[in-house]
Amino acid sequence: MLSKTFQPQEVETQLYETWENEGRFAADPQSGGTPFTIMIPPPNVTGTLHMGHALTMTLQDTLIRWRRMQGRDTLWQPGTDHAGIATQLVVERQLAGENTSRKELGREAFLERVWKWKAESGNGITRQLRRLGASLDWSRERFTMDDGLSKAVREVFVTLYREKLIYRDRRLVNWDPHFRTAISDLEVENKETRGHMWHIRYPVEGEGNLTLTVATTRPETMLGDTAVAVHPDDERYKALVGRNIILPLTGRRIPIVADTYSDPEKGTGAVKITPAHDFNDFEVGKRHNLPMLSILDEAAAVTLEEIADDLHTVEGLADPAFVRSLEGLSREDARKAIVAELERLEILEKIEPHTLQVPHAERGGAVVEPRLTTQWYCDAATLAGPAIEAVEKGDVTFVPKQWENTFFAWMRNIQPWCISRQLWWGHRIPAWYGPDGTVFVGKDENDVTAQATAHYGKAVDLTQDEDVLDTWFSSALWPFSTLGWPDKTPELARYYPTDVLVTGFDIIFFWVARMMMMGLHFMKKVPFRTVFIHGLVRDERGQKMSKSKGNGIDPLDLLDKYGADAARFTICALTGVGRDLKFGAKRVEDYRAFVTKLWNAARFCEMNGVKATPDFDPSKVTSPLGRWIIFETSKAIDDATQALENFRFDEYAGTCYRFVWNRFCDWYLELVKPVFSGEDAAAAAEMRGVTAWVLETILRLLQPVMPFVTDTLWHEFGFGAEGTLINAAWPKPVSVPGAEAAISEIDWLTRFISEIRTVRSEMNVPPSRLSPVLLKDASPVTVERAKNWQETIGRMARVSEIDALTGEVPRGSAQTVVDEATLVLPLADLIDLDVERARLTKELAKAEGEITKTERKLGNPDFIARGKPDVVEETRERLVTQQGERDRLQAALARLS
RNA sequence: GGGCGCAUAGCUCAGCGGUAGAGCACUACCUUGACAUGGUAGGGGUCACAGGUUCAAUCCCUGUUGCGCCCA
Repeated sequence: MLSKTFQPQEVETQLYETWENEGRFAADPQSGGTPFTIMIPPPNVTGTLHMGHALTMTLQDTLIRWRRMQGRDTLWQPGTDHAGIATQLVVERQLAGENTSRKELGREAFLERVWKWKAESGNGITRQLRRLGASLDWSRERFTMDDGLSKAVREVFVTLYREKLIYRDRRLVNWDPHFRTAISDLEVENKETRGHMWHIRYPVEGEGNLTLTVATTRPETMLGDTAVAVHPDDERYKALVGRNIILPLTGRRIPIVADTYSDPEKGTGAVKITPAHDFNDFEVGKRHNLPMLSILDEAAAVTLEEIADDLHTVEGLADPAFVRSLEGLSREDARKAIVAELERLEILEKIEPHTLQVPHAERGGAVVEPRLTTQWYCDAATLAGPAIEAVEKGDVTFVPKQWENTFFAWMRNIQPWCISRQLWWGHRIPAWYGPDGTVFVGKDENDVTAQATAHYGKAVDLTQDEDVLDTWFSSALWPFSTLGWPDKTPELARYYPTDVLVTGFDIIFFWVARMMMMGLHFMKKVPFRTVFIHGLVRDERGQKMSKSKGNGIDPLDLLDKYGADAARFTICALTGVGRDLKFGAKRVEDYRAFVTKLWNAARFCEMNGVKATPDFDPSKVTSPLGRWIIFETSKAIDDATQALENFRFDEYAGTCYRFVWNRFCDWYLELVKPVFSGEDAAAAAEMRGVTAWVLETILRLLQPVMPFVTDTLWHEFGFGAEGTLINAAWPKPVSVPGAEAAISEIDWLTRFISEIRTVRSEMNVPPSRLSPVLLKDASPVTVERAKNWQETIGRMARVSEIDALTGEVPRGSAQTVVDEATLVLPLADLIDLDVERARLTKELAKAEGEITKTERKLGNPDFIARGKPDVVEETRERLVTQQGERDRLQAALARLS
């Protein structure tokens, strides 16, 4: 017997273990099924499950479970990425707690510590994914720092280096002064910040008091100025081009150059150029061969190393002692000191409030400092070409399609990808340097030693590059590195290209685009055919969930409180196309009611002797009720299947919800009750078979989204052993002979019952009071149907008896219209004639309103002439129906007075 | 500044050229033998605004306004 309520916590853990232990998540390369593959977006190994994970993983699991039931050989590839900075940070914090540090430990010992941490606490998220019910093939779990994946990284690096698609370059890079590493431009977040615009007078050399006023938001960078730029067409400054400025503070002589970068409309039209600390200035500097002087070190503190030799004393303008006092100051302190000094020198013309975009590191939030360093770059523009083409040709499709534009816009303007990071945790760059700095790139030390020996003609000492690769570099290889590449494995042949990639739009650039570049370059095939982009999870008010706002929901709390099925179903129900999800615990609570409803419906079935009926054939059913529900079930199967094919998770959930609640529970189970409790054993037996078949189908339909409660019911009813629903076949619609007549009959019945209920409710007839129903002007078919369903109608509409009306309508009756018939409820003592008159008048007015609209339409000759014939015909029929109803309501009203 | 998206019932959202829908919330009634995490019935919308196309526009086009996001 099923318990009174479903207790998720009593079944979830154990059922999940059963699935996993029995290998039900495992792909089977030997099987005959067509593969269906999804690569998990590998979560950070440091991560914990958040709502974003819950969303994306639920959708992926729903797809995988559905395709698995369709007989596909499904591979949902699990794993985590090593999360360079994040992981290093976690372990460094531990070390700080032990009063030691990464530097103190040394590289090797530090890495041992990281691996130890990973082994002990790095699997949090994979445990949490199990709680969610995610049917990942854990036997194939991978980690981006595994030997295999590391081998793939080296292979890719070496190959791209040989193809000149990876190279070293000295240029400006986004530098995180907190973590003291380069980061990619994607990891930089520009934040609008209120700051100031300082206007500083720069004296022109040899022109007495003539000055050029430059405006800057970062006065401290003037230490590194190497030019002042004006627009070549700017009449004000034409004569000054080629002359020099004596730079305040340092007294350095710098040229005035003409460059279109300077905007005559902006500020004074003269702009200071600091090539080593600004991306635009860097370009100007390259065009004019300007020196590039770095004045901030790796911690973004002032360093004078590159300008110390060029400090001059200029009366009232420059004092080397002041500049030297800046050494080691932070950007912020240096700014304060410099502004004060400029003020003292009276060359600060004015300070205006100014809003500007300040680059911040996405992780950690430090203000990013553009810095001139040598880094490894990947030629993304070249790799992007085939990826762009693949989307243009339709080899890869985005769902929803508009994301393709976002993809194109970024890919067509892609910048070189800085792939080196000044960290220890990650894939160490397979490059070694000879004594003279010559670079040797190879898969291992033997490889580069041979290269170096050949190069130098003798054995030399080599030093490996200290840096590691961007974590995304290894993630980009995920779709093939996890399948064994560069080895030619059967898995690689079978599961690549994968089928669907599911992720949020924020990851398109970081990951999707890069997987496409690497996949196409190394596998010559796209890594996936469809990219499904879902929205972001927001809170109930539509705010982005964030730790700082404290408005986040912990998915584990939801799972604890409402069960995985309710949480998963809620996620599906809220996942429309291209829309964010406004998510709150209340929504999950609401949808938990659906789980309960299913549970209770199943309990009812169980109580009425419904159980697995293996030899049941739905196409042999003869009763109208049976045929009708089989037809409705088939429709639900069609709709659910189509919804999933189109990634319409909301429609899939909605179809199941409506079918189970509004068809199966509200009508079918109510209509079948008299059969179960009736005398006709044969009829009851048939309906038990029908009910079992429908329930079984419901469980199959819902398995992908609610795997726990469905399997629990599945084995309880004997449809299969515990844990086997996951492998049951996805249902197929059944064609029902005689369905049309059955549908028409049940449709009539539901309208008949609803009409009586409405009248009774509006006339305030107490439920305890049964009423006879007399049929006026009813066709023989209607009378027969009413007689056939008398017991059901009696039960559901509180009707005592049904008869054709003979003679006059009794005084004090309530009346309503169903098709050709007028239903008369003689309840003389209960009917308030005024209320009934008001009610009928309102109904009549409504009917007349409809008629007016329809008549207006049909009165338009253009509509008759140019409208679609079937629409015109349908409208004509509608008018007839509406007029009939109006006539009958009028007659009913007339009988009252 | 460039691009994208959204605007439909109190709230969250479907719909999409041809009779405006759901869930929640609300109101009334109902502890009837699966279910009060429930049942039955009901109220509630000039589909943001202004033009245009069309026999017909919530739906297509243009513009406006408001909100959100991405890029610079």
